[in-house]
Amino acid sequence: MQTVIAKQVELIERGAVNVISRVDLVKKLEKAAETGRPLRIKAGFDPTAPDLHLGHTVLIQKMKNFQDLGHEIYFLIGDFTGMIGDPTGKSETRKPLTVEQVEENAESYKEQIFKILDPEKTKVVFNSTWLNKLASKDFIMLASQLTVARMLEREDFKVRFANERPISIHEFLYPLIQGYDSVALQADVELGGTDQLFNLLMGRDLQRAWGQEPQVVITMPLLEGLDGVNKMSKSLGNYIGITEKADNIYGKIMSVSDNLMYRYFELLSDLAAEQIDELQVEMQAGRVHPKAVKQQLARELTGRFYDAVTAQKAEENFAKIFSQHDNPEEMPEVVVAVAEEGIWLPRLLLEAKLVSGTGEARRLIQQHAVSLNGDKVSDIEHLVLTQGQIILKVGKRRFCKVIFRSR
RNA sequence: GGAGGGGUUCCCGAGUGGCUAAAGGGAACAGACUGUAAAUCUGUCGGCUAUGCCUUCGGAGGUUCGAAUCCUCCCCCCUCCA
Repeated sequence: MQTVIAKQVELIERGAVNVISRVDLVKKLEKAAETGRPLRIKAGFDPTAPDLHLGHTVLIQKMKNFQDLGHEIYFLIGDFTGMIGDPTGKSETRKPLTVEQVEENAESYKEQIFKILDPEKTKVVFNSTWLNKLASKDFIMLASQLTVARMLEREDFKVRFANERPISIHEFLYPLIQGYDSVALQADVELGGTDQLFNLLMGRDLQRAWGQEPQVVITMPLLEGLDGVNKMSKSLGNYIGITEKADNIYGKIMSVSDNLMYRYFELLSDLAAEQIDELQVEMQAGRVHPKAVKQQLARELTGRFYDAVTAQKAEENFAKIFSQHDNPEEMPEVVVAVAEEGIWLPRLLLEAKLVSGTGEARRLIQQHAVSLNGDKVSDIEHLVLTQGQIILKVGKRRFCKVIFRSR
């Protein structure tokens, strides 16, 4: 029995930055094993951004770990807290979403998370369910549990206070409410990014105040985006979305720097730490090519959101396009209706939606980025014969098959 | 309530009457080099069949031969004091 729990703890701690506390975690796991009552695992998500990317999957994979151990996942959509906006220093208050929008986003979330999580063992909940019912006096009760000094322990607040920058009162409410969610859900464990540590700990304080056993807090690292510097986020455009096409996921991973590749292995791959170390050693010794290692990662991750066959296919396409400079097997087809015998190349590129304007088209042609049936064209006045079909290529990755139709 | 700062092209940020489609940086896009690596270097980076024309500097007017730059009104953001 001991060893089973120890194994579970090992799995849960893998990749985590904080586990507060391990003793509590062990206790809860033991109790769950004895009583057969699964633990309630909570993780909160923003109601506005239903586009999940690899950064989110670090957390979702951890949820999956718990799920595999038989526990209950509460996928919390913070439709109430969404109105406040997590303090970031920008102190922006978000517009409240309509019920319809929230529902729509929730559906989109489900579609995405069930690529990883088991729908049978996942409960999607909304914090407005209980927060809308919270009376003013209860709310004040809630606020009375905390002191300003305690709030100012939060790094973000601390810094802003020290620098005499504004802190809005409603920002204090965010951690409070998030903590109260844990009370409402009677969460046993809450998962979040390292930036959420303060909020997660707040849950423990409040649960104690409500006479509950405090939740175990587990934080996961924030994944760096494709630039290798900033955290992965949609607004920075340095992300890999989990609903992207297999070819894109594969390609984006391949374009990541070698340093970042280790990090992705560490945070995203299912490989054990020792296996990753081994890969690194082999690579440094020159026995394995870094590209091969990266391909392995790209295959694994593409396969996670699709399947092994699709991942394999993505790899083949990738090799075809970039290693052999060949055309992919499938490319978008565009039918262009023409009256003349010839069409000005920039115009054609525009019609095929490969460029945003003829100005861009001229530029690209001058930069030797455009090819027609495999032949580079560098004359901006080039006229294309409007017969049959041709393959247009712009840069390395923009392809299109054009079919002419007279009108 | 008082005092002050500011809104510039995707982002940051110069520019305070013509030389400004607007410095510089970032992002992005292309090319070279590669492992589509990363890094680096080079070029492009408002629109237009283009040695020119058109539209941009919060909004609307006005002054001027000429305005992002000056004036008037309006909208929005921020900081400090109370």
